[in-house]
Amino acid sequence: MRAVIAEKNVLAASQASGLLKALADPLRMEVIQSLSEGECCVCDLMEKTGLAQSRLSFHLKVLKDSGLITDRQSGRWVYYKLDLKALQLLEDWIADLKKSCKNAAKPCS
Amino acid sequence: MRAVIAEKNVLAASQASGLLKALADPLRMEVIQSLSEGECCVCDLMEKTGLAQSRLSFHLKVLKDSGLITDRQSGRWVYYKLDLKALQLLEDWIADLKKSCKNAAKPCS
DNA sequence: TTGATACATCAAAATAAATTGATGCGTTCT
DNA sequence: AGAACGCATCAATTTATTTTGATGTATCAA
Repeated sequence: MRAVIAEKNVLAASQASGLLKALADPLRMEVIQSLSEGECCVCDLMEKTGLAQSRLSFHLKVLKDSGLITDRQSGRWVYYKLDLKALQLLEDWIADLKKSCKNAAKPCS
Repeated sequence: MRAVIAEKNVLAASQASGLLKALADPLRMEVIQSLSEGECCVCDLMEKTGLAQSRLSFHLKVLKDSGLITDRQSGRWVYYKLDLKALQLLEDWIADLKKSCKNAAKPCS
């Protein structure tokens, strides 16, 4: 029973870790911010963020690999958008962590 | 008005970025996990995590600088504990982001 | 089919973060 | 006072991440 919970936590943690790492970058946060206004093609994102194409592409890949965003191709454009499920997962994970820490204020033995 | 909102978001973002970066590391998550059981001195954390002292100290500093944990000295021991406010802040930030993305599914113009 | 556009990918260089072992500093114990 | 302990900090190295410029690939337009 304990083991199961532990295993679940470990899995969730590694998943959350990926999301956290992807989010924890100023440039990528800007991208996320831009995408929060709606689905975007890369050239729009280039304008919005002012990043060079290859640089932007790199960060989009990081975000995509983490699951935070998804892409779809249409003609020669590629559109990216946020995946709210990922954000939800992250929020849940943090809520869980918070809950498991409720008694973290008790002094050391 | 727009500027104010933007500025507020930027500030919150940089704050959130620090927290995210601090959390987004397996070793530091282990430390957090250990601290979730309650306040700990460094030597306890060394036992729990198996990390060498200097290595652990480094990660504790990162966590402390981010605001996720706080320390207090007592004699020659230093006790660390989680600051739930930081986790709450992070959760709120993600919730806000999520909210601002509710309509992010609309296709690109 | 040629040329341009939109984007991804790659290799090399630059930058940042983590690890290690040593040293320092304050505190307690004797 | 002197020695041992608990921890922080530092410099040097290692490792990981990011940036840059170039090249590649698919799509579309002429």
